[in-house]
Amino acid sequence: MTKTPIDLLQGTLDLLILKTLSWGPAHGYSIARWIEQLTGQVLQVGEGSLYPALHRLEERGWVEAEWRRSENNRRAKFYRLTTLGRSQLRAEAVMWERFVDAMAKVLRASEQPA
Amino acid sequence: MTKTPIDLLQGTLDLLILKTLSWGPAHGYSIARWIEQLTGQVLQVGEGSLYPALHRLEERGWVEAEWRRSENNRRAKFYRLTTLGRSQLRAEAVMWERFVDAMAKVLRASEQPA
DNA sequence: CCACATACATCGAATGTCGATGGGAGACCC
DNA sequence: GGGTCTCCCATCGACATTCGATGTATGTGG
Repeated sequence: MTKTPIDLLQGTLDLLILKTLSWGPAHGYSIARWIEQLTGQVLQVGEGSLYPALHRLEERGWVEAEWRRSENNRRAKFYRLTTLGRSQLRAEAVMWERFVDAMAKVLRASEQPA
Repeated sequence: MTKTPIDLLQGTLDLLILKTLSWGPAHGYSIARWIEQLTGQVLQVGEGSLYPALHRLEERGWVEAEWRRSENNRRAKFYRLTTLGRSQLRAEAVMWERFVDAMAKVLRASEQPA
């Protein structure tokens, strides 16, 4: 039994990609596969979201791209985290944690505030 | 020292509102205050987000509205969770948990998948 | 009577995701 | 050598939602 996938929340894809790239350079297709595999298909990355996101990150200087050959000998654009991208990753990870904490405070509250 | 606020992630406002209303009926203004207070101002609910969201929830039958007088004797629209809204709250809470779990799997992974 | 907090509402801009669609190129089989 | 499969890139329009600015009204307290 496979669990049904969940739509991405706007803004979280950048963080996912940056984190994935922190393990080393990768091309778009494999980034999407990794995320899906790691989450047991709970998160799915459509190509219509992936490539715009990649271009966005490149434009902002958080990743750099280079054409190479994939493991399967196909032409692929490999993305690599820049120094700027690394600090962006840290920043976004912190923001995500803070957001999750804040949500938890509301969701776990049993009574309304005074 | 107050921590800087964080922008809401698209789609989470509905859940926050539904949860807040599960404590009992409330008007828009107080919903926003409660969320901000509970999260220590980390989450802030702008009026330009709040009222469209409230109307959205009403249109979908998840909440019902009624004009009353507020604690300060001002006219205010009190919102109340419907039965449908209550199951929607449960559904969205589950989805949120699943999403957070999935994110954590990626963010806490130390190596790339096989 | 004036200032302030409460309380509602709408608008336009900006952003980002999704599904559909299209193409090209290596691998593999017959 | 032809067909098909998977890989890999890309773009488009539709759609939903948040945000900042702006506007109105009405009690309350100084």
